[in-house]
Amino acid sequence: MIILIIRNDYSKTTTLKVKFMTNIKDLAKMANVSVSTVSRVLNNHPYVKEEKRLAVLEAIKKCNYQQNINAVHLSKGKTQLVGVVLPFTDLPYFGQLLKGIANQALEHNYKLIIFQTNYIESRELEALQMLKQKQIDSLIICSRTCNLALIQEYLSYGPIVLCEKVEDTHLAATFVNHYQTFMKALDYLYEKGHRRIGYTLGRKTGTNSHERQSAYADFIKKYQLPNNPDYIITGCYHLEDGSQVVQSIQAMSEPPSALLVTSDQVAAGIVAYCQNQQIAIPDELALIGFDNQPIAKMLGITTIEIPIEEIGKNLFLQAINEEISSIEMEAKLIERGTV
Amino acid sequence: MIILIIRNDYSKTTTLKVKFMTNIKDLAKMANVSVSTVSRVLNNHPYVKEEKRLAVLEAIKKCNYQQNINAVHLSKGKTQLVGVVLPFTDLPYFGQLLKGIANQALEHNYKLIIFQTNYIESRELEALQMLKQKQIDSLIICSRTCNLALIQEYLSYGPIVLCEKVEDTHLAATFVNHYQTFMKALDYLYEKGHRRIGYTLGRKTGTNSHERQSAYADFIKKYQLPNNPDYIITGCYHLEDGSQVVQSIQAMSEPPSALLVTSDQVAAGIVAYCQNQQIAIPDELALIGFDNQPIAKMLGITTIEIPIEEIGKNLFLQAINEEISSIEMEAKLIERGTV
DNA sequence: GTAAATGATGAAACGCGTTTCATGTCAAAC
DNA sequence: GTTTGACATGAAACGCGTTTCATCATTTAC
Repeated sequence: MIILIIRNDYSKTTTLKVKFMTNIKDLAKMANVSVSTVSRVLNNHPYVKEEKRLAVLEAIKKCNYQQNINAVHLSKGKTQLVGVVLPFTDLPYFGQLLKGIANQALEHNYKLIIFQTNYIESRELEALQMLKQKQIDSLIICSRTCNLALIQEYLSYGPIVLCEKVEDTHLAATFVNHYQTFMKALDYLYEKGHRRIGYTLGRKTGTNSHERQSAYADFIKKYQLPNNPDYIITGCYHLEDGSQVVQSIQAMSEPPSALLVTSDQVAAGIVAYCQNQQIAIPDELALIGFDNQPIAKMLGITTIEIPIEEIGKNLFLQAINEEISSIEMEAKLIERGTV
Repeated sequence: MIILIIRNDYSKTTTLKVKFMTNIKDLAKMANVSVSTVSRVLNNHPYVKEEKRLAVLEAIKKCNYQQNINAVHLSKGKTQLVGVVLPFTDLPYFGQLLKGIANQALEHNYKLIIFQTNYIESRELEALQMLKQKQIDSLIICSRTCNLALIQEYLSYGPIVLCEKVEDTHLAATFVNHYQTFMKALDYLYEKGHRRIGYTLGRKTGTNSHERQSAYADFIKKYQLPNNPDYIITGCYHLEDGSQVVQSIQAMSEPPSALLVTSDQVAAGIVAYCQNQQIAIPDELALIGFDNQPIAKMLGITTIEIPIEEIGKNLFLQAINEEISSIEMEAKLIERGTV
């Protein structure tokens, strides 16, 4: 790493900053109108005579006027800023979700503030705090750690949107019914003859994980399958985690014959590692991934398609909407070669 | 998609918002001190008697006071907000870069505003505009479309940091010397016996691409290799683009025997497609990827490691630093099985 | 031809902290 | 005993737009 310090001239700049930035008061004087009129021009209010409007516009151009947006924010009590809480920015799932959100934000002239939490609760708190402080108009929580009751306390400060199924609350949400989806996938594996089925999760906690766990519990009860706690493998987020998963099931006396993997990234990691280890897929190990990411298509992984970008879009729209709604999105099984 | 409108009660909330939010004036009255003193307490200024400090703190607690951060911003002329311009949030490269930036932002108590540009110039303009409007204190441009001269015009409004080699300017930057890196990789392929070497790029324009192109030009001149424009394949960003790449070189009468692929994602796509098509790697086609992403490790792709997170870290630090510096990061060839 | 609606415009209040400046107190210094 | 510096505190200015309200000028309506 070569560091080259070219110069240090912001100090000068700082001094220069003291120079007068023109404000609407100056403009008013220049255009010979009141500040109200200048404000009207800036906000395209209709009640301004063309003559004066032009005078103001000229003044604006003449002195290269730039609205101090912070004053606008203070005055309006709005910032056109939406907060997005998400644990990691480098997981494809969240990257895509963010993309969906960002595209809508752009369209509606909002900007996003990112809170990368790493699932640390205090960072979520910070985001809620910013809502209370009016730095953001609303908040999208893509995945949460703190508890719902706490979130509800902040609801009076602005819309909060979640990405999970919430019941009996005043929270907006867009989500996938993970219970149902998981059950469908499990049934599919059962039909295909699998009786020893395991699954991987990101974290153990979180609504989505709980739903999946309860689907699994109901599933093994339904078919009277043995409950093997080893079959639940947590902490699986990345491609690299795939090899761990395989190693851990290889160590079992009765390894699962099929795995429901809640991330295509991890599923891909598993596929790659199995290829390496000469483990035949699907014969020795069947797989269903999640998200239908490009990598799943590329590797021919059977997966559950989640309309991630669409979810992101909805999340954003809910964030700027007064109406509190709950949107359930469909997930779809994409049959490919790993089952 | 099932949409369920639970309720529409923000209207009420909006009315409620009219209720008095306590401000420092109220606090001052309650604590029987001046607003200055309240402000001092809030900002941990030392010159406040313990007695009054406690009185203020009590008032704060009593009425659940929350600072209006927009007023603070207006007053201070700073927002503790750094803008991040990047073309896509769903490419792993930018996801990792963002992660590096975000981690530092957190540590230094800054928040990030994301500008996803899709390489549309007007969106970069917006970011620059926000710097001018003081909505952000500084700006990190991870990849740019607009020209340098324009950026320089905005330099007086706050630090702007780039992620590319810039010469003779007052811009801070952290970058990889892509000319040198590319040349090293080309030389490596040459040593391994390759004479027909192609390469893929994201976009054709951009400093990094230009540097690579000029390295390539110098390379073929140095070894007197034929210049085949078909060997330059652009528009390669995603995993899925890998198959296209292979198809296009298959269509050539004299296909390259080696490819320098400026993204591990694309390299992975190529590897997968080749496996599918029974094209032997590296015998029929050698590959060097870029970034050393997990997927490259997983698939055993020879690649050039770029310290992306580290770059992100530096970018952020430069963004909040007065000093204008230029940091060149090292890239490193990681030999694996695709050459 | 007059009443009512619509168009235009400015003064002033409002949103809310921060910071400077003037003033005052008290203890240490000489 | 007086000077000096550190500690404390409040008034007022400052940062800067938006919005309400009162007022006046025109039109339109009947």
